[in-house]
Amino acid sequence: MKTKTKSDRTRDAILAAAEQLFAQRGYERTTVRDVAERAHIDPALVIRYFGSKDGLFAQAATIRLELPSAIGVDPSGVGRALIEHFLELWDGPGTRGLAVLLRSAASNDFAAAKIREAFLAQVMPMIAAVGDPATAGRRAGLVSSQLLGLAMCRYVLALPPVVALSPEELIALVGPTLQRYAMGS
Amino acid sequence: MKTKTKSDRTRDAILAAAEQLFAQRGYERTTVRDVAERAHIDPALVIRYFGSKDGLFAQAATIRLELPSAIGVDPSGVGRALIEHFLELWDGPGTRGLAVLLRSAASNDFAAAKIREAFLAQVMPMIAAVGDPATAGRRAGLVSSQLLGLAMCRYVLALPPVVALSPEELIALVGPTLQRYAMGS
DNA sequence: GTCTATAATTCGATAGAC
DNA sequence: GTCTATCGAATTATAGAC
Repeated sequence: MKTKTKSDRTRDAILAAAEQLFAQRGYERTTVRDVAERAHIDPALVIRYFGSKDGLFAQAATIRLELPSAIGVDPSGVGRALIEHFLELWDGPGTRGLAVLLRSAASNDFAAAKIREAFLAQVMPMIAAVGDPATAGRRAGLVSSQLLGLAMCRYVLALPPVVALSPEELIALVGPTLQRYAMGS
Repeated sequence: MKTKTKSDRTRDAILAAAEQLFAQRGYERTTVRDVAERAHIDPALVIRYFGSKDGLFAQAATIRLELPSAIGVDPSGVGRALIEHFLELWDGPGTRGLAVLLRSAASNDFAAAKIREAFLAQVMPMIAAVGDPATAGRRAGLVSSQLLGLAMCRYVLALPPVVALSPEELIALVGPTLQRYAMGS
């Protein structure tokens, strides 16, 4: 069944507008009225469909890192695979989930918890597969620090020299760092 | 002259309270009323002394990276020097300026600009001193991405495995990364 | 210098007509 | 299913008494 009711379309429009605004301004500076205006509907509908602003944020802030399967990863290429995957996820169109969270994590406990959960739950298994599982936590933490720092500088702060780097340059520069972190020095 | 007028003491109390709250909750979630309450004075005084909430933030968000002089830096130890300096600045008491900015940068243009300015103006010269000045921009950008990512994970998100790392471990693990970035691969 | 009182907005959320 | 109208709370900022 591909029948989309009018209700579904309205709901999708609200969600799309919310993702854009949350990713652009963060949680606090995005108002229900802003979302409604961008979705070309009434503010009351936002509450009707999602219950509250928090409920809307919870739906918009789903994060899918979509890490490649940990099974059969080539240990010697894990660093390159990580940076390539994240650049595709970020520079490419589509998922804005991580931007939504990163913009709000500093002042929203829910967003911060989501990031913690996403990285520890999704990066950890992959890291554990290429080394001693006992040290996977610290290795995943270091990988996360470099990836999140890159995301902050490139997409949130827009640090000019970091924005200027091409994907190929980033793979060559940051890949070895992630490789070292992932393998444990 | 060390004479502190009552006005000076009130102003200092407001500023201290503001630094704590901005560093803890970020710009949006800190209200003038909260600051006044913590400083044990009236909300109107905050406006009287700093003109506006924005004016107060501008004063509280001064960032002093206090990087060691670029003159005479040992190129082989620049990575270690960088991470040691930042850990001291963060883990130690005192300056909370970077936390203030990091908490607000994602949703406050002023804070984001301050971080860009601070890192490019203060990290760049030091990096330029240990390599080709023509590539100092990209090298400083990479250094900033790792340092800011570490700060985000350790102090803002409180990612458990990153918080658990001791200063000595961080120096051993992140130092080589900064060294490689600083020297240009 | 400090506070009381309040203006002027803006926000999230609700009730109910259509 | 959508909108009009509005409530109640919270915010920044100001005016003026003490």
